[in-house]
Amino acid sequence: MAEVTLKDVARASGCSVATVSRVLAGTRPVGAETARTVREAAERLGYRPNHVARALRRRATGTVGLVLPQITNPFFPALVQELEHALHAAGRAVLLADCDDDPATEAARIAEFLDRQVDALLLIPVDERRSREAVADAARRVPVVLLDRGCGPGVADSVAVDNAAGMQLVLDHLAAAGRRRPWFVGAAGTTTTAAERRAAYEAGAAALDPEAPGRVELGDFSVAWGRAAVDRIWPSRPDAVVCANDLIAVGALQRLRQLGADVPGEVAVTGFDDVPLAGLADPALTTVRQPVTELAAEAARLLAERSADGGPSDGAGPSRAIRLAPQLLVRASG
Amino acid sequence: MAEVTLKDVARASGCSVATVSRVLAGTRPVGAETARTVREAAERLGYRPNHVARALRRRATGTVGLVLPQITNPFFPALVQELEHALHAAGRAVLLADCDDDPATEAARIAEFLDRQVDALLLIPVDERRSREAVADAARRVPVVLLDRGCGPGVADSVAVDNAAGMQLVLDHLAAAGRRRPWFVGAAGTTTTAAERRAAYEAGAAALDPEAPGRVELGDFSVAWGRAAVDRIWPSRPDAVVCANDLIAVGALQRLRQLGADVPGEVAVTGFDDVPLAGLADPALTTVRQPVTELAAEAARLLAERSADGGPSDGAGPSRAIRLAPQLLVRASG
DNA sequence: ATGCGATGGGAAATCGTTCTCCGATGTGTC
DNA sequence: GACACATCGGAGAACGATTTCCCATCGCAT
Repeated sequence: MAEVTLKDVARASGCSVATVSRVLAGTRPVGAETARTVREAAERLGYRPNHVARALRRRATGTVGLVLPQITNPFFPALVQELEHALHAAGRAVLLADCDDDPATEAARIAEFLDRQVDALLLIPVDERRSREAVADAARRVPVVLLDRGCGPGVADSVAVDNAAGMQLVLDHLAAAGRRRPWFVGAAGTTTTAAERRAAYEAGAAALDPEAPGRVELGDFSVAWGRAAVDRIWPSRPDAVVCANDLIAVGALQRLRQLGADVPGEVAVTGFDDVPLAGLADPALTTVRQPVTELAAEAARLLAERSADGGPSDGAGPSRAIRLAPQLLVRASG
Repeated sequence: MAEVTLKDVARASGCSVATVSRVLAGTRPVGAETARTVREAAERLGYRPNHVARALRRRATGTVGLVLPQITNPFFPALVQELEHALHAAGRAVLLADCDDDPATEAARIAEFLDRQVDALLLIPVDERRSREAVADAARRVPVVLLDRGCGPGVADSVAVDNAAGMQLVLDHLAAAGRRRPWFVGAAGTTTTAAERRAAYEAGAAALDPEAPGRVELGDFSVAWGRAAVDRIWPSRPDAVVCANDLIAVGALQRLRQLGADVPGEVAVTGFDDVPLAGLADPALTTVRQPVTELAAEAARLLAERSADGGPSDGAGPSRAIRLAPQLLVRASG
């Protein structure tokens, strides 16, 4: 019942630990007869390799650290699920850290994971600027892949949705629907998602109305802000409220209904991300779907490549920034 | 830049690895002067202890496996967040596994975590019966704490909300509001949450109407089922729809609105769990809040106790089942 | 017969800590 | 002054795997 070790299997099968290791790991050919004996003994004793000892010797834990801003952000659970599956399929276990949207905590958790000898890190940086130093440090030690949000150019490999393209999809759709007085409700933070979506709006909205790029309100990525923003912009009667993410859009939708506005007749509301909540809102939210599965798959692939290249960014080529195409989901809200 | 080890620090500070280990781990008193020198050298070289080697020697990884049915279930992210924080505060890292609501996958992930030498397991079992064997096996090897859902009596320590008390809160509230024709929309699965909530409804509903305990529809814990269930029960015009969780309730709410029902005037709708979605529904959902923070804290506490007692359930006393008091949140839906 | 390469197997070093012995040096007491 | 005793430090054995040497054996060609 205690721990069965290689030594036990060796004793039971009458050969050396070296041989047993070779048979079980298949690292070198071993005589057929011996192999059979060893495998039998291992089976009979219920031998299970000790990953800790293996990690110490191989200098690889088979473990990846996943550090994210806040698991309660409804966009993340689906991403975490896909990542967990993709990494598990690659034989790696996932250490999870939630850093409460705080860059200092984030830096601490990254450092802890490095101390725990993770083979690689998957990061969703809290902030583009304030996360950079910790991320860059980490990238010097192990392969790092940034997800969903960036962290300045060249710091590490990254995978994200093409936010600009997504926003353009929204604007094109609104234009085709004849909307001409959009407002943008975004986030003031310095995450790349906030910045990119806002920049794309400002760049693309002029096609609808020369003055549209100026009609921008910035708060944070929350339902509460969506509600509050509506109170500020509704007096100027927009015919579309373009939100930087679904949470904001849901808040906007709620407040507009309270104010008796007709959505989508009078005003369209759009979101971004396609969180589960979006399809449940009333009216269901027109939004931009992020390719979550592909995001996770690409991240896992990048990680595998970097790991194969033998460690940190120094060995392999320059860092790559992968952008995946978003998809517009037209629903009832606009 | 490579790895600084105890040996390096020993060399640099002119003493033995044993002494360095003692100074840094504080495991035995060491002369003040020596200690200073060692600490200085460690600092100067940027020494970081290798957790893998430590784990091998100490036979403890400082790691806890968290296995849950589906992270995308909206009740779990908040729980995961609290658990992660509580465990981190106790100096333990969290290995995460999502098992796609499949008992076989669950068993496999548990086994993998044991191979990885986790010190303990935190499990939200997929199913009361079909998870039992794997859970019981695991509990024989390391401390196990079951969360939110149970797995049969005596299998392992468990922490959950008092589902019966929660359901009774709902029924009392409905009774006080004069509702007399409730229907229950629950889940047919064999999770303890499904079973306990349903049993509590059947036990308590008779106080509202002798025939109420029979008015029960069972499906699964999903929005879609909530919608479908309304189509089946609306013809008999209940004045309250008691749902086994918030997802069902949100679906019910949606469908009732589509059918032109007046909520809460004509019919009340209640949920269970208080997921973020509940407060965002329209009308906002009356529901039972689970004490998520306390749940996580208790789980962490149990784990710490069991671990202190030195290993699996055999050493310490019988398994404990902790039930926390729920709280009724009366909102607009009933 | 000798040499040579291939093949299968074992002994032992190694990974970086922790921890158990042991020995050496005081310190206090009778 | 001697003996018990605490205190501090070092040497070295674990922990459980992997991996590098090295040796023995065998087949085969010279």
